[in-house]
Amino acid sequence: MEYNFRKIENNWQKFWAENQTFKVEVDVKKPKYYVLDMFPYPSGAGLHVGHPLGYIASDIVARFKRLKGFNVLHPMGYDSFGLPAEQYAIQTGQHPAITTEQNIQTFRKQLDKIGLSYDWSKELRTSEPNFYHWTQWIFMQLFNSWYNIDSNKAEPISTLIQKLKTNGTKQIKAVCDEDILELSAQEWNHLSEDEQQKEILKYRLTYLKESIVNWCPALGTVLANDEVKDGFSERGGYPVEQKKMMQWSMRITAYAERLLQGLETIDWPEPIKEIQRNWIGKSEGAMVKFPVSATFIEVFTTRVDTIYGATFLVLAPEHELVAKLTTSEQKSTIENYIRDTKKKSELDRMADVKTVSGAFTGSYAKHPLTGKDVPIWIADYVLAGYGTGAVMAVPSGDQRDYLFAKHFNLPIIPVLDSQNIETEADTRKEGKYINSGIIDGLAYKDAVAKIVAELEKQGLGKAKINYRMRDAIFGRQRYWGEPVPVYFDGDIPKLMDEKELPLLLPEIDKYLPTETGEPPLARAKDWKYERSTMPGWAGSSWYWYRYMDVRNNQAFASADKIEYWQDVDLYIGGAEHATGHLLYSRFWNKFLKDLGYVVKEEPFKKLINQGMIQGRSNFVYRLKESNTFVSHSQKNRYETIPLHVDVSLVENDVLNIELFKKSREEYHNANFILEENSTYVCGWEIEKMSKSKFNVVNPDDLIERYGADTLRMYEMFLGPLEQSKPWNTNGIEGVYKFLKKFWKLFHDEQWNFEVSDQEPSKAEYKSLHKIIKKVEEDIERFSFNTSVSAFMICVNELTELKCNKRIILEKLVVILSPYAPHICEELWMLLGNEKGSLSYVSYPTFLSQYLEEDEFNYPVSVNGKTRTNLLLPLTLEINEIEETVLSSAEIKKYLDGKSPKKVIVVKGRIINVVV
RNA sequence: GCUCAGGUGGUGGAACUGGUAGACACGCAGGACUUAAAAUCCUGUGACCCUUAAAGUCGUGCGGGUUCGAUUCCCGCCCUGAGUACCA
Repeated sequence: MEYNFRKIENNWQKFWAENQTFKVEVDVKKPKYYVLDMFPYPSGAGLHVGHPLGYIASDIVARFKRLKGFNVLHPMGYDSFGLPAEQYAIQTGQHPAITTEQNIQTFRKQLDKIGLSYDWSKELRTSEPNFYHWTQWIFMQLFNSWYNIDSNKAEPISTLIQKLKTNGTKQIKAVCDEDILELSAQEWNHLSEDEQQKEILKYRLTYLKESIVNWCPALGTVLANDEVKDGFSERGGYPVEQKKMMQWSMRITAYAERLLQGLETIDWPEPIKEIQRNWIGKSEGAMVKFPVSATFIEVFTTRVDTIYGATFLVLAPEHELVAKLTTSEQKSTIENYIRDTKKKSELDRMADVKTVSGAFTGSYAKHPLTGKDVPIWIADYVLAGYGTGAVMAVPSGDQRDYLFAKHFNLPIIPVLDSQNIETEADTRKEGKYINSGIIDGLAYKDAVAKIVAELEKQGLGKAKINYRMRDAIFGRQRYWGEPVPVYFDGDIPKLMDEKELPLLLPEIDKYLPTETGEPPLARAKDWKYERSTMPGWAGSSWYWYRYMDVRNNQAFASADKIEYWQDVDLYIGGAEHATGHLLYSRFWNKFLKDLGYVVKEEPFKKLINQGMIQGRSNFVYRLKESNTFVSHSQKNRYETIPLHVDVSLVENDVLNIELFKKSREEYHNANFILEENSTYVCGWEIEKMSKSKFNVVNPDDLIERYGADTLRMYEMFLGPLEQSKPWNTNGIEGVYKFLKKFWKLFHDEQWNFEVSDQEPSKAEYKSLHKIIKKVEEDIERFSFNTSVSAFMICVNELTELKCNKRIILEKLVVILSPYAPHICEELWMLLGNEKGSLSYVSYPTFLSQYLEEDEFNYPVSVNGKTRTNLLLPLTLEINEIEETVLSSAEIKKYLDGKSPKKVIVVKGRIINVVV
């Protein structure tokens, strides 16, 4: 049989599905390996050629690890709650569950054609009750926990209540709201039940609080910080405004330090770690209190050493003390300024960084160390949301303060003898302090310590670590999400009974918010629970555990399964989840670890971000006001208009003129100005893949034409996995030819399968062992593209040798099978092996003897380093050298001051000298 | 502005710890087979010099440095992409 990929691939895909070849169970005799893809949101558009990139890579690793004797968990599911299905429901009235189900069907069909080795018995969907049952359950655990700073972990809320009862708040160190009451045990015990509950709410890891949120009126919901980009919603691009609302939040800030430290222990791409570090935004500094009349203005600073240079204070316009501090003379100035600031949108404010603006309140604070009067200003460069919303301005040491001082003519005091502040602030920490009271003459480190000690002594400040990260908002005013398992007793939120989970999403008649602006759940009949639902990231923050034990009704996964599978060894997905999913998942994982439900501190040991696949659009050039099209190289001679042309009408940038004419009525009678070789060459450009640009390449079409094995190998061949690159189908023929060649090598003229039982020659063994070694090394470092090249070289070599030895094919099929599983299974069967056994044979080890005889592998020592295949430019007489190993001393000796030329050293011998 | 990633033929990309740069593939040119096409196979293909061959010269964004030797290491600059942005 000729290489009939259609027949081969259909048969094997059917076989794998019917026999559940890739179903996996706990097997303590084997080491485990967990390969996971970020599960997709099933959108209606279906897959384009960029989506399977990561799936193919993870599938290669999964298949490879199976061959290496690992028990491999490689599942797939759907993140099926989300906005698009709900927007569609609002427009059409179709229930989101139906839309979602249809989309999943399409998705699955497309995935199946690629021949991925998923264990589909473990498929999950976040929108299914038996899944969100456990999302709700985890929510309850968070609600029932508090973060104890002393033990540095989350603990059940009962331990907090015990402490309150016996000692009051005195010995409690918790990450909690700022407005907790300081109570003795006696005072606590005298509080009413409601008052106690209100107080406890301030400690819970998921809590209800009035807070400033990102409100998106167009979507009718609040958004998390990572869902807002430049003041607009990430999905849809609608404007977002700040609004005060009662909202569910997750106390992720309790884990800030652990989330930061954990990054050091995991094998993730450096850019992702960097994004998370920035997002967490740790800065070490000090809190300083500036007394003003009866109260204090508290500021956070990272440069407490420059405190003697603080010549004024600046508050954010929204700061709560502004009204109180404004004197009657300054009242109108301040009010005008606040009004102007409010008018400016987020975007204006960001664009307008250069303009210095601000207003004087008329009040003065006392400098905590000198006691001098310090004027208090307000300005919009100070943000209400960071630190305390107030800064001590040190114009000599901070550029923004410097500009502000220059603009409003405020004093600038240098604090270090090395400072140069002629034209700008000097932020360096070198030199000795001047004009600085108790730290005059000291250097940076000592100065910081001394200032902090002094401030602490006076009760006017202390060292403090500040994080930029905020608690995560956990409510959405939407329908298509997990219901929050909470009801209200008066205004006290209470958990429903765990035994009654899951709390099912109720049916409603319309998916819009109510006329009074209530969330859609307010439309549900007899709904006595919380009306907002959980955000999109709830289900995805723990789903990898559910795959371990997807049908468990007693727990999110059983303890022994978690004990066996532990964590994800390899996680592949896009970099766009850096501050969302990947951070929340780490947070929930740490929480579950604290409560003893899971065993690992970090959920994803190794992470790989596959690059984005961009589109490659093709263009034709139409002569102005005519129906004539000019080929690419000729277009500059004429006045032309570039038009997008469907990439399916173009091959290797050459337009198929016949198809083009047929593609549209208006092109029927088109004329063409061609290249010299009578072809029409199209122009091209890299753009986002989209329907309107006619550049979407569908994997189904490619599979139909070349087969899944070719698609798989070609996607890998395209370039390094992590690199973003434009899709270009031009090279796919090369991979297709490779597979045909491979097939042909082991078939005779009449396409009968034919192998020789002779012992392979040395050259044949060498070829084989080179590829075994190469592929193994490449997969370990995720360099799939070079492996594909190596396969091509191998088959070229074997073709040259006319090698159709059984022994070679047996090994080759195993090595190639992770990349091109269908063709390999077929050949494996033709070799007389049991059908389907290929997935579980063991990976061949390469025999080093055949490689060591490689002429290029003889080591030569130069400059103390061992080299192979040396090329040394030296002036030498051939007969002067007989050594097989050259030392640097010998080289120097032979050099003898003469100008160097080339000597080629192979096998440790000088084989060629260029004088 | 800051941080990170990257810059190699006509194209995608190789070169793993410094050791014959351009593997492999596409494209292109020429050839074989064929009535023809497809398919397949063979040869050539960084640039310059040159009638040809041999040889030579230049070549990994630009300028310098270390080294016997640099795409790789160091310093400075330019460009592209990503992230982030008044974070005190």
